[in-house]
Amino acid sequence: MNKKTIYSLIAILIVFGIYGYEFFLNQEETLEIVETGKEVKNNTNEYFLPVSTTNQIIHHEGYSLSYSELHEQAEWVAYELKKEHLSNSHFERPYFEIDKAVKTGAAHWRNYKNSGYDRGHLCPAGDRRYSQKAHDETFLTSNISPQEHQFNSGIWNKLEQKVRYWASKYDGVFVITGGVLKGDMETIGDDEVYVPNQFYKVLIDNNSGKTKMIAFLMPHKKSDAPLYEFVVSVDAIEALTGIDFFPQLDDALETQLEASSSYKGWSF
DNA sequence: CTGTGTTAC
DNA sequence: GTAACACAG
Repeated sequence: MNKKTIYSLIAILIVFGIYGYEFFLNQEETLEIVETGKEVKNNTNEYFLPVSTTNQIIHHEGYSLSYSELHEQAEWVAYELKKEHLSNSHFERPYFEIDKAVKTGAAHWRNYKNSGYDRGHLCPAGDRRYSQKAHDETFLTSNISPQEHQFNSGIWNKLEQKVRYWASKYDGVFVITGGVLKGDMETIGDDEVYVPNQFYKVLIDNNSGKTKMIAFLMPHKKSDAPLYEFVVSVDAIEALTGIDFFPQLDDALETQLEASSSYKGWSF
């Protein structure tokens, strides 16, 4: 064996050693989240992860998600929007990238090209403007869902802005959002990305006194109706999606809060 | 804010 | 693939 061959072998060993170590770390991290359902991260106070029905939770710095390989998108994306996250910084929109953390392979953005649908953010770029990294991290294809432009830039955008308003007013909120991946759906692109017929958003305010929740269910179409007309109970979203939200809460409190479809306490 | 499409290298 | 620019709700 000459020197060049030996160096090559060493390089290969190092690369695979690092890869294997990171894989090991990721396994541990995933297990911990699945078991506890709640993780305390150094950049958030409370992390209310729902249960993953697809058994694939991905954890990014700015948000977490549960990926559905069948539908080629997240069944939910969850993140805390702190008051101090709100910022007026402007970053240029980067290109969407495939989320390499999705082991089964996330969709390519080409599926959306010329599909007639927007690449609709689930964790909005506007909610992660506190750093370039957090902002750019939202441009992963695991964080988007096909949305009609009139819906995305209209009523859905209005709801996202209301969430930022509440984050400011109530000293932060925790947000869980996604498309309802049930029933007959159209698909787009070679990867067959499903087009949800409804989108939901579930919020919890655990910071400004008495814990409160609110949930929205919106048909995937343009609307000029006021936001409060889309309020439903968390139970209704659970029944529709099969996702269990807030398993971390005390059972009695969870039952009480999730049954309510009242938006008392949330100012519009 | 939320996005798309076209053109050129 | 990336970058610059025009455009729309």
